[in-house]
Amino acid sequence: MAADAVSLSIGQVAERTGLSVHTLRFYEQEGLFVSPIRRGPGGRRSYSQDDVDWLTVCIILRASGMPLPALRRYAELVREGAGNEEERLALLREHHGRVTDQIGRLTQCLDLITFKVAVYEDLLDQDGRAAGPGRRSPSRGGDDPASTPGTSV
Amino acid sequence: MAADAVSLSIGQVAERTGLSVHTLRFYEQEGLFVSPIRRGPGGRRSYSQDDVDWLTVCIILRASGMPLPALRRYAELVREGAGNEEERLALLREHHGRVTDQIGRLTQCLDLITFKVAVYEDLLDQDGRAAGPGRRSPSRGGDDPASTPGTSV
DNA sequence: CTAGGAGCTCGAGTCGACTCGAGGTCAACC
DNA sequence: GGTTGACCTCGAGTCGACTCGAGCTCCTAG
Repeated sequence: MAADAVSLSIGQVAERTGLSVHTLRFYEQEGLFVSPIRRGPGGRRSYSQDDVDWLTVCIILRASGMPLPALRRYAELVREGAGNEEERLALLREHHGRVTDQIGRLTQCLDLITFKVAVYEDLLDQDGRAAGPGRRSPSRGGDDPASTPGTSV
Repeated sequence: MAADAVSLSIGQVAERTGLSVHTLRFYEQEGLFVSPIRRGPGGRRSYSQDDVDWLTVCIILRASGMPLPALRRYAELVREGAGNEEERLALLREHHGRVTDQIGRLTQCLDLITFKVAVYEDLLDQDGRAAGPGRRSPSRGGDDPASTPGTSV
């Protein structure tokens, strides 16, 4: 309704997406855009608001680890128009699964890290309390005190 | 208490860590181990249980995105022995922050993906209900129906 | 009229983290 | 005594995703 056919230069798009102009050209050549980027006088790229919106989606998908080939495929499907929604859905669902898994994995890792941080905090806490500034507890074998918790990993 | 000084070959370690023998040698040369790997007859590597435990930690830190240089630094600190616990803690805390951020970011991304999946599910659901197997809704401009939700991102 | 700034193309370079291959040693088995 | 099979070293190759640079075209301002 509003926004009368904005036309942005590559520099402006770079500025508002946070991508570099290099990356924008690179993405174009990788076929990540749904519609070909129009060219203004002198062959300069001229982006529409739709292009920027699409880029925003791309950025989010990339940030969640979707590889460029998948992104390209998704762009292709959208470009082809209606009729392939199942495939788009499948692609998105697969990515959804991956991201969910990744969050799960990271959360598990975080547990270990949190545990180790706690161990070191305790250790330093005791140290600071028992003796002045100095070192202590040679431990058994030069290993780190915050080794794996009893519960497996 | 138990486990009388196990000594594992590189192949065995590869098997139980899931890393390749190539990667194990590579990690060693990158200085990721706390103590130098001992060599058996014929110059063959012989890993202790401690080495494997340490590797397990490394794998988790790597899986959560810690770069090799940071891992090397951590190994160095542990190798140096007691006295640098503050630095180890700082390193772990920093990584903890990164992982937390990453999980946050992924969770946000997941929201968009979930939204898009829902849009396509609805769309296909309606389609299947309204017409038989066939295509519909040319939408405005060849764009995808699941564009960004009203709420920013 | 020239200097600066934004764009353009095309090809090459970088970075992190592996991954592979060639060529060699050694012990065990048939 | 020949053939596996697991191991060794060292250097090179790969992959994904940018990132950079050289050399060029425009346009605008001083």
